[in-house]
Amino acid sequence: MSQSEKTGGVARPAPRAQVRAIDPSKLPKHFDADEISARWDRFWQDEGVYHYDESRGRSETFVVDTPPPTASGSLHIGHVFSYTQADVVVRYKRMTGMNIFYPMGWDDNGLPTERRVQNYYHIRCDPNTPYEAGLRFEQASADTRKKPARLVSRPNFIEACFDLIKEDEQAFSVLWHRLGVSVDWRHEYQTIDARCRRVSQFSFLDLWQKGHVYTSDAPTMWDVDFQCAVAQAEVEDRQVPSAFHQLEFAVEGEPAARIVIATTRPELLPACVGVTAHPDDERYKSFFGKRAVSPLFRAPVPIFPSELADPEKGTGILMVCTFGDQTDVQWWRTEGLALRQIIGNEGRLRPVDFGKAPFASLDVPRANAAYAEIAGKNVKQAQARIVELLRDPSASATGNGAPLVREPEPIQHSVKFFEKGDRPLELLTTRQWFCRLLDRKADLIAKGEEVEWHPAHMRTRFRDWTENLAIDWCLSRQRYFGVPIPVWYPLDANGRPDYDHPIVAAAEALPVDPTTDVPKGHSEAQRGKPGGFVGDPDIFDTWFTSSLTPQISSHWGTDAERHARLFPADVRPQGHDIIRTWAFYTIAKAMLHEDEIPWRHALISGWILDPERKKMSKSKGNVMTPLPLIETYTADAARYWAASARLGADTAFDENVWKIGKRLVTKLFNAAKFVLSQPGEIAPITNELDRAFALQLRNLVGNATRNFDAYQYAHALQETETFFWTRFTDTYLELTKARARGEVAGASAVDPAASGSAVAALRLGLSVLVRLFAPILPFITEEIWSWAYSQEAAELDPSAPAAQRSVHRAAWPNSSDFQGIEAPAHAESFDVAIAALAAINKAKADGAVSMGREVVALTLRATAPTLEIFAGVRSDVLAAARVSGCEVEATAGFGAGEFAIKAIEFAERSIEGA
RNA sequence: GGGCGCGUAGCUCAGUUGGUUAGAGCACCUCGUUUACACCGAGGGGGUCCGGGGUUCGAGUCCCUGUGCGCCCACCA
Repeated sequence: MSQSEKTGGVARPAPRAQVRAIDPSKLPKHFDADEISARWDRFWQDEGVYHYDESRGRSETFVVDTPPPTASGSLHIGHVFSYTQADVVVRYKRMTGMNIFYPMGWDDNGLPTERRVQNYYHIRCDPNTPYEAGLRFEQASADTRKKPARLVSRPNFIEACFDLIKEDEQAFSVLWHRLGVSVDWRHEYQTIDARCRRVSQFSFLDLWQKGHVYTSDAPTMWDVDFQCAVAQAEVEDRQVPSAFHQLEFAVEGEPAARIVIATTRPELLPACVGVTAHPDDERYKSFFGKRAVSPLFRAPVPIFPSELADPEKGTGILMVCTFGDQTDVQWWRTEGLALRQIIGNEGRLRPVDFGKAPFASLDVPRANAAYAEIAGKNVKQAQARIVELLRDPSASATGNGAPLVREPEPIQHSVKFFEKGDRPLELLTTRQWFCRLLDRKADLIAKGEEVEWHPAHMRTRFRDWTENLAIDWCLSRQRYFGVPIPVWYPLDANGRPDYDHPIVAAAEALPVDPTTDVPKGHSEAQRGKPGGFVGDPDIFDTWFTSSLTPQISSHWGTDAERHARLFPADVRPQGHDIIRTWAFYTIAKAMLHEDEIPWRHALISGWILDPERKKMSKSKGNVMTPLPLIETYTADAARYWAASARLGADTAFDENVWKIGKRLVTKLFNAAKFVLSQPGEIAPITNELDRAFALQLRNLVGNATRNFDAYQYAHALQETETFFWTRFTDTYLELTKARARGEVAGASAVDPAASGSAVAALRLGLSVLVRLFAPILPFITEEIWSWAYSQEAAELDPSAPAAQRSVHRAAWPNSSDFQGIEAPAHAESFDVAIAALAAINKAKADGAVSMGREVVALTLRATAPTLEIFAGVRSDVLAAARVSGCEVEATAGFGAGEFAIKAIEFAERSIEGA
């Protein structure tokens, strides 16, 4: 019994392999891979070979949580890599009899689409521009791009997004068909479509009812270019040049005292709200409780002790600004410091008045004059200007000369960036929606432990990320193309929104757009009016929706029966770079909603690196597009390449592997042509060599099945490939060729039993190997299957749908393939035959004669037990080696199955062996 | 600073729980065209398994240590 039969797969009888011979002259000499793949893709789609069957139960269903690609990205060789790896696993499961649910989604909501649309059409969204019905755009020309981008309304912008993603999704779809990704196209969705918007908003409602989401006006990481909040998961560190600036502060009431503070952000000096040092630091101990006075702005701020201050860093004392980094936020909170926000949403210094709270100065006119020098500038410009000002002795708070006490000292340090951004993130206080996660870290980790990760060490990444989570999930984004947050806020008598009592949309009303839809019990006339309401203008983080892909497919919230059937899913294939986002949020959502895990297995694929082992990226210009390679090497070869890499292994791109894949495809074509064109009639597999071959084939099936069950498809492929070349085409085919045709030396008539046994074993071998290769090489295997084997299915059950004729719906090789074949007398018979043939071949190579040269006299040496086994396969070996006269000599001193040539004589020429 | 992974032939990679003389493909060299296949076949050369130490009858495999590379995270006055 095979592994899959034991582990839940549905064992089905194997084809009988009693297929009739085909006429090879009807097949092309070389095959046309493009024609084959187009033809079979059509067949698979027309016949619904990959359709999910709703009538079958959960236990025999295998549910895939397909990654929806970002359609606005470009086609990348990495797509071929990871989607093929998942497809290989799925195709295997399908052949074990599982009912496959394999949907296809497109992740088109979000920033990448907006950016692409902006660039492609050279437009910008401006919510103040009026909507123009019927407005369509064309790809911007180089000339157009030189002019400022056209401003369009939000609805027009969204229409443009829909237009472009349609084109992009088409391009991906073409590649998927070309690659033979066996998704069920009837289950297609876009993360921006109405149904996904509904699921996404329903998720928010559920989280709101369960108390997991809240809104808060708090310091949040903010991208000044996108003018949008970002979550911790979207942040990355980058090394950038910076400089330490040492600034001298005065201490109030202590004219002799001075404090020198090192900062990399002197432009935040006007936002300084405190000064701190380590409580044990003797240099500053005496100042705690007093007030420091900043240079230039003469702002008095409290000096307080903090364990978080490191005496070794900089000068050991630092200024707290609102906000330079997360620690500033912490100090601001614990010390109850003032909020002096000087950076505006667009990254420029806002106008402020040092005469008014929360700002303060001992010399208001001077402070305002200094600030006027930097107001309106961006962070970089402001820094340059403020450094100049700090070189002026009159700016000093102590009267000791220039506050910049020495030249800035250049350093490299890492700064937080939005992963898609170009300028460092700022911490700005803005109102955002959050999802509580910090209080559930332990539960999240426990859920991560329930998931089986492949490879297992990827679990560590999930755990590490979860353990180190520092802030709740910021859900809201100040963008346009995404799922709207389904809430309104009541307006008080003064027209101010009451954020503490949001009006959340009703479930039956979803999806809603609160900027155009009206909450229950209100009218459009009340929008924006005192006593009325206002819609939340924000949209969700794109991960808020894509973290629901299992629930999107299961129709959670609208179809409880289907949801029960499809959730949780069985597998989630994805890349390791998005464990902290996609995998993490998906696990979080499943837990918060239903205390479930979203899927049992996470299949983590690696990355394609360029030949120098560098990550492929657009900016490096080393990205490869897949279609030209597929055209050169065939889609099966592309899949061979992808399936040669283990899960999780980052792999250097090597075109050579594609070449080998193509060679394998060609060899399969030729071997199949040969095997199926043998004219002999089938007979029971009784010959010793054939039985020994069948035994090895059976072992191969067991190993391949075990490997596939463990998601080790690369091992299965490698072993199957090795067997195919070294046990089938190079050896078994050669050894049985003559007997299959009835060309046995010394026999005047064909022995139908001997010939039929060989023909049957050849057909069985091909049938099994084609099915073992089918998950990886779907096109060539389907082609071969169609020549003979598929007709058998049709004959067995003429009423069966055509889809049943596909190799991809055929039974995965199992014990029933080998039913009725007796074990060989010696398990080693096949190996002994190969060894004997190899020994004779070597003698021919040494003698520099062709493999076809007849051997008129041969003396073989081996141990007596080896020779006994040899006797059972002797006639096949001699026929394959074209030996007409053979003697054997039992000799001690050889290993089991080892042969030596004592003497060999070729026709018309001879040499003497040792 | 913490964590994870990797280091095996010129190249890309296998090598299960320790067990014959460490493998494959490509590349290289020699030979061979008889119809399944030149998108071929046969044969051959090539390795200090990153270094050091240890456990063991026995280590590519296990332990310790060093080193190089990649990635993730943290720090970031």
